[in-house]
This record gives sequence, structure tokens and C-alpha cells, in this order.
Amino acid sequence: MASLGELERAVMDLLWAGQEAATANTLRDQLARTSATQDGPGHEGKELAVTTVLTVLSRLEKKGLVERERGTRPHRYQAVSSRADHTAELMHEVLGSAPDREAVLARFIGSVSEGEAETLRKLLGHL
Amino acid sequence: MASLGELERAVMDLLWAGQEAATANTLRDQLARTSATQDGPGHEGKELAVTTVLTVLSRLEKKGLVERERGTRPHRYQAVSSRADHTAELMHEVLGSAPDREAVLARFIGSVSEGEAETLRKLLGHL
DNA sequence: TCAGTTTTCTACGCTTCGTAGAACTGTAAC
DNA sequence: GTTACAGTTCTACGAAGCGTAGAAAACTGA
Repeated sequence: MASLGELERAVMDLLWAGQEAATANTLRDQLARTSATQDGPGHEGKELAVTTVLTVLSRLEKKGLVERERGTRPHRYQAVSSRADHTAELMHEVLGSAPDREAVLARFIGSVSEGEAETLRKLLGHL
Repeated sequence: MASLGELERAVMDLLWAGQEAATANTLRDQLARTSATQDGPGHEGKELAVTTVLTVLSRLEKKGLVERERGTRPHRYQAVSSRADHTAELMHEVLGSAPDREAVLARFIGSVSEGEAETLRKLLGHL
């Protein structure tokens, strides 16, 4: 249950980018703005209904990616884990499903940039 | 377009396991047998229709995971790349979607077993 | 209590996947 | 070369996931 839809991902990106918990309305506005800027001029930002955003947030909550404060009246939503954590977890998930983990790691390392290889060496150094 | 359904995955597992190209019928039989043994006794193997297997193979072909020899009359199907290659590619895909690649790698390395860390060190050594 | 805001319920259309019948096609034997 | 059969493609349906949002319910401030 790892894959996200397009809008779900867009919402997660916003939650991961912002450091504070956000309300559905805030997110709705940000979605309008970001899609307007990123998709270039002429492609006006999607004016989503707030209910749409709320539905998506509920689904993300059910998936365990988002948690909400139910106390405050406009509920505030935030990502459960950082994007980096989440992505790393995904990578482990992908890797975990393989019986030949070492072979996978070999292939993986084989196609990593030199800069990243260096990063990895450093990270592995102090273990 | 990375995720596979349950049956699609089962078929890929068979294609990855066998070294030779297989026909739809062969796969149908293997599916019946493997699900019988793996799921324990009492759970009889799924007797799928051959058309079902063919449909799945077509879909896998469209996804670029499988290729078939159209020359021979019972078409023969085989995985385009090894499971290890495929999995490693998936990992790169997951990683590639992140703007903070180094942070992801750090988290990833952080939760790798010591044995695998050793493997990684060796792999990174001779680059 | 009332009006406005926020959340939940319900729903519809689209796509993917498991599943397979129906129809078509190639092949081998007669 | 016509026929019978194995193999392949076409078409389709039901379930689930996702984008989308209206309608209804719940809440809050006045």
C-alpha cells in the first residue's frame, strides 16, 4: 500500500516542504499556487474544492502518512515522517521483497553517481 | 508505472526463477503448483484459465517487463531483465523522485544490517 | 439560536487488475 | 485444401484505488 496518486503526492510534497502543520484550506491555496507556477504561465492553478483536499487528507491518514490534530477546530495536518525517512522506508520495502538482496544492492550501487558513492562511503565509514 | 498486481507478481516470480522462456501453459501449470505448495496443504492450487495468464502476460509486456518470441507458435515469454536488475531499478526510481537524495541515502544506510553494510563497503571499494 | 466554517458521507467516472468467455488464427493431419 | 484443435487476441465484468466534489452533518462565534 505504498503508491500514491498524483494529487496525494502533491499534498504530501506540500506537507513535507512546510515545517508546520497545515489546514485543508491552506493546502488548497498552496495547491492552486504551486501548480500555477510550476506548470508555467497559461496553465492556471487548479482551484480544487476544499472537500477534495479533505478527502485526500483522510485517505493519506488512513495510509498512515499523515496525522491530524483533531483538537483544534480547523484540523491541522502534518506528515508522520519526513520525506527522506519515507523514501528510505520505501527503498527498504522494495529491497525487502527480493530474495537476492545482495545482488540487488550490487546492481544498485553499480548505477550510482560517483558523488553519491562518496557519500555512501562516508556514511558507511563510521558504523 | 511500477507496481504490480498479485498475479502479475506471481508470474514475474516464475519468469525470474526459470532460466528459459516459458509458454503460457507452462506458467499456468506452475502457478497451480506453486500456490499449492507455498500456501500450505488444504489450500489447493489455483487452476487459472490459460487466457487469464495470457492477459497478464500481455499486460506485463506492455509494461516492458516481459518480452515474447512471436516466431514460435506457442509464444515463449521471458523477463526482460533479471529480478535483481529490476529491483535495483525500482530502488533508483524511488530514490530519483526525491529532491534530498543524500538525506534519503543516509536514512537508508542507517537501517541496513551490518552484514549488508559490509557488502556495500566492498562494492564501493573497487569503484 | 443563527450564520458561517469545517468536517463527514456519499457518489460518480476513470483506471488498474484478476478473471475468463468468445471469437479468431495458425498448424498439423488427413 | 478442408478440418479439428491448440494457441492467441478481443471484449468484458467486477472490485479497488484515486480525483473530484455536492449534500448533509457538526461545530463555533456572536
